[in-house]
Amino acid sequence: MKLATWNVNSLKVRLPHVLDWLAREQPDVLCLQELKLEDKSFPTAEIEAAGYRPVFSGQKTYNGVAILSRQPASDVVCGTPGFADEQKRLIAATIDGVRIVCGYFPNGQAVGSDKFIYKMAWLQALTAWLKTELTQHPKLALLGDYNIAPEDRDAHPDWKEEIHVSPAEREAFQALTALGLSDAFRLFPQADKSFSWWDYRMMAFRRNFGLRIDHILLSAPLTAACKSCVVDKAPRALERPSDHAPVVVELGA
DNA sequence: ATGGCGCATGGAATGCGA
Repeated sequence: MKLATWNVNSLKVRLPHVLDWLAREQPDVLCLQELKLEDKSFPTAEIEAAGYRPVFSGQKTYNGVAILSRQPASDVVCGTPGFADEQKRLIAATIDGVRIVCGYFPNGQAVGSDKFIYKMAWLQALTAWLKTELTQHPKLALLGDYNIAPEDRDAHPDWKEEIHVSPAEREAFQALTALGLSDAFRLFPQADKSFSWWDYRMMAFRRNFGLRIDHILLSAPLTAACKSCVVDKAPRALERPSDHAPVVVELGA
């Protein structure tokens, strides 16, 4: 089973890249973030023509998440239960017996700002909900744009901002792994300075000035089955790319 | 020291992302 996550920064603009990538990579599940479109504008026909079924939770201009899958999705949940949130940042569904949770974690803007406080509250609510969700679904994967670089090696040495690398954010990430989830990327040897996001400005991709902020966390049964985890940098090098690259895991039987 | 690009909205300039 092949699972992937990709912040596409506007599904309308990125649809050709997404369709090309699906055709080439043939994942069983693709989680998308930052759709930036309303549900009525979701490109259902194009996704279905590519052989995938979508479930989605969108909104105008900002946010928006979707799960595309070859097999049907059941028990779909939009938004973190118990956390009132007007921003469409979470969708979960069960596919082939695996609980898939797709999240677009808040950016936080600056440590201590109102948006940062919202980010931390969002993370706390997610963690509390996942704790109960894991009791119901031992096979669970949390995929998405976390907007957190978990360790120093996940940020370029010249990254000067506090946001994405602050102790509070990293503690929140560790609270997720403390639920029994493993960072799939770190189950395997990886090149130094492996990132998943590069700013559009400053020729950041060419200089590899990036952050690793897109992650796939796996519960214990899925961790045991995990065969690989890679960042696919190829789409970032295309014309009019998303600023994020897809992250992909392969699970064995 | 700042902003540097891209997207959306709306039809210019601004908010936001990370």
